[in-house]
Amino acid sequence: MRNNQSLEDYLERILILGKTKQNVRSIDLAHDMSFSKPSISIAMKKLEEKGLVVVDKDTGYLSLTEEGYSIANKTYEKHCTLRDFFISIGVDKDVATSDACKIEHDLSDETFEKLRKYLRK
Amino acid sequence: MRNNQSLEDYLERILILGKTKQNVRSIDLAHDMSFSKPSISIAMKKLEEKGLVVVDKDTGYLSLTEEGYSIANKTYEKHCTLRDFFISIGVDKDVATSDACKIEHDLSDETFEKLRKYLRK
DNA sequence: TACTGAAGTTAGTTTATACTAACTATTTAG
DNA sequence: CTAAATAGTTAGTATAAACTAACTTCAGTA
Repeated sequence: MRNNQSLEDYLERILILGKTKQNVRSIDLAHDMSFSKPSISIAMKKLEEKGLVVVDKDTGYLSLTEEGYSIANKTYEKHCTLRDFFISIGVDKDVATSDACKIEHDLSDETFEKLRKYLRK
Repeated sequence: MRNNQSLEDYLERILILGKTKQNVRSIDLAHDMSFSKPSISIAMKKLEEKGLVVVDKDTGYLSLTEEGYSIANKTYEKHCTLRDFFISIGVDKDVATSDACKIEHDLSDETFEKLRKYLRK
């Protein structure tokens, strides 16, 4: 399939959950993303290996490293930009959000920046 | 991964190759898509099972069924619409094409139609 | 103290897509 | 007519990303 799409999703969800929850655990991600506990467990290992996430040994709390945050935030910004653009041209809010969720991973930085500038006008 | 993304790609490439070549064979697809012969062979089997492609027994020539054509054409139109939109907001032509290639599979019909209408203005 | 429930891990499975190596079959060239 | 090249298939492998079943660990409570 596609390049690290799912890993970006995990990072993005950690970021978003962190906006409303004090601490984010694997089980919170599992509930939020409707994935099984083992899927999250294995994904967190991969993300730790890549230096994108830290899992606290004692508490199990997840946190993003600087690089992990950077990826999560960029993905989230792409998501918001796409969603807002779709809504602005008349797409239903739920459809716009769902499309943005899928497309955010494939939008290059260049196209993202051009789209952002375009929307400012 | 993602939903039938690769099968859509095969259909689209058969359609596009057919625009410039009289006949399209598996080996042509392999060269065009930079995939191995077995990958194409297996994909064509799947597409035949799904009733989207017909492989001529004698010649090996590939053709799209009505349904296969419909999917290929819709994907191609999404591709062109996205590419043209990206180019119109200042994205480099190659980047626009590459982004469109990836995103075309995830764009819902609703968003596609709204984007098309928007571009007509 | 012993039971229960919650969180997380391990082992093994599944599906989708790709690959290489090696085969067959057909066509073409000398 | 044989030898080589081309097209396609078969068998087996790899990777990514999900799953279930069953385990461990630990905390709280009756």
